[in-house]
Amino acid sequence: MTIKAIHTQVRFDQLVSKLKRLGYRLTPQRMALLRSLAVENDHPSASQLYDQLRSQFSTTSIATVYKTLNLLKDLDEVLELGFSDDDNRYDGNRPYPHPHLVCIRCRRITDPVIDGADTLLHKVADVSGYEVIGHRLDFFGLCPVCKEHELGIPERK
Amino acid sequence: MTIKAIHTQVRFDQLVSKLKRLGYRLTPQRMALLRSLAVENDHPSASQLYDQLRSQFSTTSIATVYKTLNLLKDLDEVLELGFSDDDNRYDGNRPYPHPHLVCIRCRRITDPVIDGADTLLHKVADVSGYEVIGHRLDFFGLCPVCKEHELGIPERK
DNA sequence: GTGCTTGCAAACAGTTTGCAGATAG
DNA sequence: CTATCTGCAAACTGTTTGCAAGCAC
Repeated sequence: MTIKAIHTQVRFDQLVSKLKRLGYRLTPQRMALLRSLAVENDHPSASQLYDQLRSQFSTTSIATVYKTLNLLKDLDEVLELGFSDDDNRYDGNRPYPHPHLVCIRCRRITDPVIDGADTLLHKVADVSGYEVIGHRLDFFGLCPVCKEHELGIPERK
Repeated sequence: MTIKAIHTQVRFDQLVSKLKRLGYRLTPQRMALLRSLAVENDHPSASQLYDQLRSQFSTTSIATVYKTLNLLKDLDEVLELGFSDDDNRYDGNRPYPHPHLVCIRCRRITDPVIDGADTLLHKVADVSGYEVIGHRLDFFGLCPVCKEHELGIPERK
């Protein structure tokens, strides 16, 4: 079992316990969705989650996906990354504001390992007099794979 | 004439020259919209711009507003700030990525005067191997005025 | 006069909501 | 048993598009 698989299992268990503790019902659809969300390093869209769910429950609906995502959002267990010109994306692993890297070609979203965001945060609060409660730091560009493609190297799948 | 008013005039002239130079038609509706966009330190929504336009041209339509905004966006003369759960906002004065402060209570958007964003940008590029092309740095919180209100002064709806 | 622009209405896409029937606890 | 959850369809919202008429150049 890989480290990644262990992380997924731990996160899944966390989510299940929290819902159980708060008295929410653990329907099969919810369990499956929690499992998809617990997969590490992924930032799926609602419709990607819907597709995954539908492979197990052929009659499920996108409304169920959204209702569960909104529940988890309210419980601070999922971070929603809204995009006005694209599907929103969901992070079930780090449900607190943090920087994201968005590839404008393949739309993959990753979490860069950087510090310095908090420094900037405090600087903004100091300078502006705002009480800063949240933030959204997105960097757009070409991921290493797509950068190669743009240079003329043929696409690999 | 205030410094602010001078800035607005200069920016308005810039926009008009660019459209003229590129052969776009300077209709009265466009001129009025350019004037609204050139107002400094403002981040209006399409419908706010529409309201302003309608006070001069009672039969104008929101489609005209969007068409002109998209034209200016393509010419890199307007920065669009998309919000998945709210109207998009437009910055006609600094049409390049820069940090924003968003008040979650009154929805006012301002430009904080900070440095350090570029440092973070280069750090992200170095660490990730991405070719970073753009960014979006938003800080959410309570502006000084709304912070006071939250401290006990009753909210008005 | 030419063809870009406007203004209206309809289309569009992602998300949310209402409700009747199903089901977890 | 019963309150919550599901699944369907309709509603909703901000933005875009198609097209006929208007008007800048």
